[in-house]
Amino acid sequence: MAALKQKISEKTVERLSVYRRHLKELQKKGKTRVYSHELAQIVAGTPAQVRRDLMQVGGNGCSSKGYEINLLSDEISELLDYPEKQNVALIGVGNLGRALLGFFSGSRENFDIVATFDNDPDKCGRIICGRRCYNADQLKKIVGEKKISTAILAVPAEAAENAVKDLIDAGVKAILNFAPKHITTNSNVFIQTIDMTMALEKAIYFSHKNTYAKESQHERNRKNYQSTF
Amino acid sequence: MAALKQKISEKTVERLSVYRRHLKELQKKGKTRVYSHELAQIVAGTPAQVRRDLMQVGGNGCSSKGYEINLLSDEISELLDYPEKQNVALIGVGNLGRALLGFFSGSRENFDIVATFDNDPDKCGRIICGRRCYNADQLKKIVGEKKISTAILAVPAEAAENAVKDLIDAGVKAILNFAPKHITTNSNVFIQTIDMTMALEKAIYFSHKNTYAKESQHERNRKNYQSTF
DNA sequence: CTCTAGTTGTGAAATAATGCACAGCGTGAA
DNA sequence: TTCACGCTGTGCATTATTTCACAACTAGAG
Ligand SMILES: NC(=O)c1ccc[n+]([C@@H]2O[C@H](COP(=O)([O-])OP(=O)(O)OC[C@H]3O[C@@H](n4cnc5c(N)ncnc54)[C@H](O)[C@@H]3O)[C@@H](O)[C@H]2O)c1
Ligand SMILES: NC(=O)c1ccc[n+]([C@@H]2O[C@H](COP(=O)([O-])OP(=O)(O)OC[C@H]3O[C@@H](n4cnc5c(N)ncnc54)[C@H](O)[C@@H]3O)[C@@H](O)[C@H]2O)c1
Repeated sequence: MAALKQKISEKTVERLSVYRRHLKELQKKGKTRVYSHELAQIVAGTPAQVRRDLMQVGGNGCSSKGYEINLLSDEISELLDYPEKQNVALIGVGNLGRALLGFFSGSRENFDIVATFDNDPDKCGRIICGRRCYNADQLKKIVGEKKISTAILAVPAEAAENAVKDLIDAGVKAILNFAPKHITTNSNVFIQTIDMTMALEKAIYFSHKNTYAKESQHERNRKNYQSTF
Repeated sequence: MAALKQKISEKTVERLSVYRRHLKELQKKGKTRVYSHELAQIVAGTPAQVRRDLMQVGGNGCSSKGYEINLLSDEISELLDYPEKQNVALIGVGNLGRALLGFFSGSRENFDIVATFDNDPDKCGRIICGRRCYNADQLKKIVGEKKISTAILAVPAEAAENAVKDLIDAGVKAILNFAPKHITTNSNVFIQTIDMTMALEKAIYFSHKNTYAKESQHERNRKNYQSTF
């Protein structure tokens, strides 16, 4: 068995999340075992990379039979999740916020959006997608009461910086930021920015320059252009 | 002057997009010059990295005065953009699709969402956010007619794979995929997946393990945890 | 039982990305 | 004019990440 408490790289965490989602789909289909090369296709990686990732969660592939799906899924969950379901807040219940709320409100096993916040008086106090919308000035109070560890930030770019300050001040430990603004902090709160404008500009850029196809001599036929993010 | 037609790395393209957006904000504020260390803060990188990125666009910094904002912004645009505004399609006008449509419909200089597609009869034929919604079976026709190079994919995960096939078949050259499904192709169409579930799970993971703070001996005080994506 | 085919786990090599550190230059002060 | 300062451009070191390649193992066929 591999070393248990190694530091797991960000990239690996990303892929583990993707593996797990796919494993659950395979479970539904009734499959019980899976090979590294099958998982590799999903993240457009190599079998070796998959095996490396899976080693970090306790590597128990079986030669010739591959990995047992149920076990593997559970092991990934043990690593990624926490014993208690995590409470998440949504800040900014605008167009994107509402879409996210609907999306993440599906039955998730490991987290739950338990509160939303906005500073628009029309929204505060209402119940949106089954979640109470609080006024933004209640942030610290509610985050403390509900033990919220993570926040999804979907406020306008101008408001983002202050919102982050408030969130950190309120005790949140990670922020998933959708505002097109890359925010810095010197606390050790984890900030993950999803910059869709950047992503689209990048896609447009590579739509032409498919010189991007560096596809060197060794004809890697399984890896097709794609990136996880 | 640096070599012009080098292959520019994906990461660099991402950062260039972010730099440019920030440069435009600075322009509005009336600033005319900027230093690498100022830009570095924005992407939570180092000044050296910024300079390296900027060299690829023709490196025009002036000792002691930094970079001229107008010039730099134009140079990045010349590199990232194309002479003609690019036409983009949106596939799937659901909750997320509509939010994206509103968001990207703002006056963008370098691209424009010119058509949307859905297979829900209630939506087809209507005008949504000022854009005509076509039936999905019109895809190939419209993509050809309107010279659409890039597509934003916001259909349910089950439909994503086929939609990608159709898009590639229709001649699209890049896809920004929001379905939580990592899609593979052996064409050299660029597929960029934005996997929000993964991003949130990752954020939740690092909300606790702030052992993530590997912050080794050399006390990097300016770099704060953050990632571009 | 033996052999073959196919898979895992992993050291080591290769590649990619980042950061350091300094030469060289422009600017402003004296 | 001269000098000190601070910034750029960049070779090189460092670190992170991916890939190769192979020994060890398992199952199944004969
Ligand atoms: N809509 C999209 O598809 C999309 C895509 C990419 C990025 N974004 C970004 O996501 C963010 C939200 O986008 P949107 O389209 O939902 O905008 P929106 O204007 O529809 O919603 C913003 C919401 O935030 C609320 N708000 C403003 N300041 C606040 C504060 N200080 N505290 C709490 N709430 C506050 C507003 O009342 C509003 O309800 C923006 O930063 C936008 O740039 C949106
Ligand atoms: N809503 C979110 O915030 C969110 C967040 C992350 C990811 N996603 C993903 O984005 C996608 C869209 O999410 P949503 O919330 O907008 O879902 P939605 O159900 O509201 O919208 C999906 C739309 O796609 C249309 N559609 C279905 N099949 C189609 C096809 N073959 N061709 C064209 N159109 C088709 C449907 O008619 C519907 O209008 C999903 O894959 C979802 O997992 C959504």
